[in-house]
Amino acid sequence: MTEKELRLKTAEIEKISHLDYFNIAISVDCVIFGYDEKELKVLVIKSDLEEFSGLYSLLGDLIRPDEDLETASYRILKERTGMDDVYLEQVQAFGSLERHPSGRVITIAYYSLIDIKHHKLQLNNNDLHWHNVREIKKLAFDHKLILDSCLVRLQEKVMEHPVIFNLLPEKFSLRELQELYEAILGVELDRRNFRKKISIKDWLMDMDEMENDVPHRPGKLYKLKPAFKKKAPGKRFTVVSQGN
Amino acid sequence: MTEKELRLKTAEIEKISHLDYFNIAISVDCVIFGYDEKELKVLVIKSDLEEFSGLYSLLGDLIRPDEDLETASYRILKERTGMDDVYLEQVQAFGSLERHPSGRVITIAYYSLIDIKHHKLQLNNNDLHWHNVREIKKLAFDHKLILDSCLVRLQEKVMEHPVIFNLLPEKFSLRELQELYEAILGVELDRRNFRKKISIKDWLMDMDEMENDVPHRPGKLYKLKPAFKKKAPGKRFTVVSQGN
DNA sequence: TCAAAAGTGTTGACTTTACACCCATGA
DNA sequence: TCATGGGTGTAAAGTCAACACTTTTGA
Repeated sequence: MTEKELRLKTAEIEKISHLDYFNIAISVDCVIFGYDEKELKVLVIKSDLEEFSGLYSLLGDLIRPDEDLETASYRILKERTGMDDVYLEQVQAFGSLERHPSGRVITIAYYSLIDIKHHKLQLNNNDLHWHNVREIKKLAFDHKLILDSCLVRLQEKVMEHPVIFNLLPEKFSLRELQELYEAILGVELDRRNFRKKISIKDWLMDMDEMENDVPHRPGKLYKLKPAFKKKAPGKRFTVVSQGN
Repeated sequence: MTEKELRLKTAEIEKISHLDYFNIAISVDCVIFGYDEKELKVLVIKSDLEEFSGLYSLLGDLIRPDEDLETASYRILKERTGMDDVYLEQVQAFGSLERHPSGRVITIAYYSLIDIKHHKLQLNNNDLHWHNVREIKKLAFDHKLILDSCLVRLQEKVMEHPVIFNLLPEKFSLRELQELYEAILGVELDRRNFRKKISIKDWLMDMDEMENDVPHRPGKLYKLKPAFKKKAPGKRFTVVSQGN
């Protein structure tokens, strides 16, 4: 056995440690999107399963019996990025029989949007990497499928809802915002039409500041109006009981 | 104890029988939509839990370790309605800690669309009922929330994708189709604009037949072009492995 | 002959797209 | 002075919403 093989758990070993206790295990997987150098990125980690040796996977974990779905997702985000005030949205569950080599694991996919430059962000694991979403051809498990589903959901969301700002620093120029839309949607946008469309939405506040350090005429800086900022995780809407 | 109370399981009894075996149980719940008498209906059943005595719930069941999510949903549909070629779409997972009084149960919600008049449809359980969706104020568990989420998803889907036809008999008039859209969307539509919009989509085939038995001028009958009919369940897209 | 719905086009309002020039800044 | 992007308006095309009359059938 090589050193590398010794470090890897095999699915068989994982199976022994889990399968006696769970008929079906349930996990969450987080597609953590970031944006840097005009490209949409996703945070992935080297798979620790021998079956997927050399592949990356999304960040996920089994759900604990005493935490709800969002709590589990926030826990993973906090553990992996150090951040706890991130945008998070559930996409869907994936549960095909063969998706996990260790046994039956149903997973619930979330995507989250974080500012890759945020001072709180710290990746304390060397196996974590930001990968360009467009360059990812293969991931461990069914994670490529999950990534694709989350990207589609993000694309559907982005023109109608002010979520994209979670990927940017607090202050940004209209050029940066447009480039982000282009990276997510995978299309080029007309600058004048884009600015018109954004101004109609009335999401932005002019900060009366200009860009620095750009090698050209600086643009105005804007921020998202506070009314559109996401709620903090602890204050999120959770349903305990029903009735009208 | 009254006779009714004797018939009911308590959540406590259910808990004893399940909780030792599952850390977290996982189920699917099906929002089965139908359409009759110009109203959107949903199939519900009397709750057999004492905690929800007198309330109705959606149709659901625990997922078996050897079936995937869609298979479980189809099984429920088949058991409850006798039909096995229905339209089915996953909406999302619901997993709050308190949603089930017997313990921790995460559920994955699906909606399905079936022709309430289809000859194969048979409700072999007297506690099953079609209820008018708009009149439902309260259901057992978090099922009202699930119902509302599924209805919203259906509304989003319906103008862009030819799914609504699963709620109608094979042949239908444009008036019936319009009334169905109105029932789902909860709005009134202009007849001329509606017909224009539908004809642009090019979903329909003129059957060269007319309505019978209407107390007014009969309209033409149409059917959905075969190209737009959903695939049979067994042939559905299932992902086993990724990468390309 | 009445009631009910079938069938059918046009106009104005609005939205979307395509497109070009001068300006401010840093190198 | 050059390169780079900032900032701005208009016209044409397309989409959407509002709206009314004649026809066909069954009762």
